[in-house]
Amino acid sequence: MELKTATAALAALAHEGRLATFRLLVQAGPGGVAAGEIARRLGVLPNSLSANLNLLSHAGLISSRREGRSIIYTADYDGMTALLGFLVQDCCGASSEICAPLYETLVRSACCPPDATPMRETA
Amino acid sequence: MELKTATAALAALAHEGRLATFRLLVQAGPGGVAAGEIARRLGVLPNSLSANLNLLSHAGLISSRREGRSIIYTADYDGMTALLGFLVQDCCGASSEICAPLYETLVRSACCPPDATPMRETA
DNA sequence: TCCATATTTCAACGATAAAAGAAATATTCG
DNA sequence: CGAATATTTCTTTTATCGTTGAAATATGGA
Repeated sequence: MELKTATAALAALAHEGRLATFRLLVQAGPGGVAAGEIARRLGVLPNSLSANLNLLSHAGLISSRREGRSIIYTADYDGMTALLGFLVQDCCGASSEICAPLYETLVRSACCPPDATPMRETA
Repeated sequence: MELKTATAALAALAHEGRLATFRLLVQAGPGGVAAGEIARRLGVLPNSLSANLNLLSHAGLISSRREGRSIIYTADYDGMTALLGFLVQDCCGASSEICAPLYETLVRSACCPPDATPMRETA
């Protein structure tokens, strides 16, 4: 990923409404959420949301598909992964013990550790 | 981390100059880099850089300390970790296999896997 | 075809952020 | 104390972003 691409993705997320939208879609999973449903849940105007969805989409962070009269938006996990990868890319250039806690936090923040272990037992 | 805090951090990074600055500091490690040195390396005016460093600092992404006549800036790995944690926080709400590749990418992007294994052998 | 629903596009206004030059503050050394 | 270096602060100008209302496009069903 290039600097400009990453900047555009970060700019897309650097907005309360868009960040909330993105997280909503991330949590919703592959099933996605219709634009109108997003607008209702977040309490924003449909046209404002549309502009913001368009921005997130151009940044490669979300995708869309039509389903009947509705347009379903989904998080683009590849784009999200690329952005996060770019941010941590050379984090250990100087000393590798610095970013070790980073992984612990990331693993704990979500539900699926790198091993794909469902994280049931603590050991 | 709250939505507003995360938005501020993302806004701080959503700027080519600031993103380049942040990555430079992340790569530089705990030793940090003096403001003047950053300006020289990135080819930006000192006053512009100062404003951007201030923004990154208020966002909790970098820290600073005075050393003689220079002010040394360092990446704030805690702030960085908090932001990334917020972004991946509920990524598997729907189906846990979705964000499994995310960890693989993150581990490969940097140098220190969660196990603190130096990543020499592929197995 | 006609109407209702869902979403997007357009145009305009106000607010916010970025860039640059000049001046000010802090530190070191003679 | 005075000069030089390092960084920040102030001020102005310019450009970009966000919001809103109204109209336009697309789909599904009577």
